[in-house]
Amino acid sequence: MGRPPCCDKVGIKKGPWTPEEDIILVSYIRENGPGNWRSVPINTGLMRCSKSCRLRWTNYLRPGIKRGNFTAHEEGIIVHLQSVLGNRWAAIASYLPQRTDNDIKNYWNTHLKKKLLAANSSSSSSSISKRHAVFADDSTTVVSSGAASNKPEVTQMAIARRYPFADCPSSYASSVNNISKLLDGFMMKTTSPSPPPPPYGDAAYDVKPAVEVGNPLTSFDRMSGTGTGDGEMACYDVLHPYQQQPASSFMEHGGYDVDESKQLNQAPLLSLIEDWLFDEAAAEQVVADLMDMSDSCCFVPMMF
DNA sequence: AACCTGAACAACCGCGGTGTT
DNA sequence: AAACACCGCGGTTGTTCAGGT
Repeated sequence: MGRPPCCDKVGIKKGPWTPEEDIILVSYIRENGPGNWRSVPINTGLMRCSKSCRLRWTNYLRPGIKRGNFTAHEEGIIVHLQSVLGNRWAAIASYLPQRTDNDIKNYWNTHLKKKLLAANSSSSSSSISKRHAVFADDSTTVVSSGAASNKPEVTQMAIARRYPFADCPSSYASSVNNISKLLDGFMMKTTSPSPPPPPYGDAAYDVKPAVEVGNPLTSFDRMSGTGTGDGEMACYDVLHPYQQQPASSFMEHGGYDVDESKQLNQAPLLSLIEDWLFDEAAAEQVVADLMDMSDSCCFVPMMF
């Protein structure tokens, strides 16, 4: 009757992942690909439940994740999509391919919600475009609390303190960065026995907008001020050796398993949303267009 | 210097939908 | 068809650290 249990709850380790565990998990997924999470702790010997393995991979270890420092553009997208979709973080994350739903959710709860409250309390207007102006008031990276964003130099100093590894804004990422050193060359040495996983989470994968699917690492705004030319992703060039492969390599190995026709349909969808985000006058028309696309496209906000 | 408070974020928990037997 | 487990999502909690007192 039914499947066997996914994992024995007894002896399951909890809490932060160690670099060693990350190495084991990344190595296993490199060999076997993501998915079939039930088998991961069994085959790797990790004392983690399958759920924890999936979460660790999806939210932290998988390639293509951009961490820290949300840009004003990203904030604008999140704010607007949240207003449209509600707290459907996975759906929102589908429009920010480099961000995880968990990241967006955390960012919303710790930054944006407060900003919105502050903005709403200081303004009687509830206009979307007005709210948007709060978040997209400049083109630079928005990094911290509303108060801090008013003093970017102070904010940067605070970040420098919190994230001594300049290109890796997470202190934990710093430790994971050490993993990358251990893994240095690991991915490249192999002959790609299995295609690299998609740059997105497994969830709702078939509804991803597939922005710049040929090179997900170039999607949206680059982080500024790293001096690498590739912004923050430089950190992940090391952390996620998948990313060292050119985009063409991804596609040669099966790409991201995104139906080509969906890609063709999804790109204009994102353009519409971007138009909507930054063109108040077009907002109503864009919403109508989105609705029109609902029959032929993947993902459409339905909560109007 | 020690303690307190709040911010930030990683990870866990519980639930619902879906797939498998 | 029913029972059960898997998977993914959203809410919540726990931990760490910086800044203030």
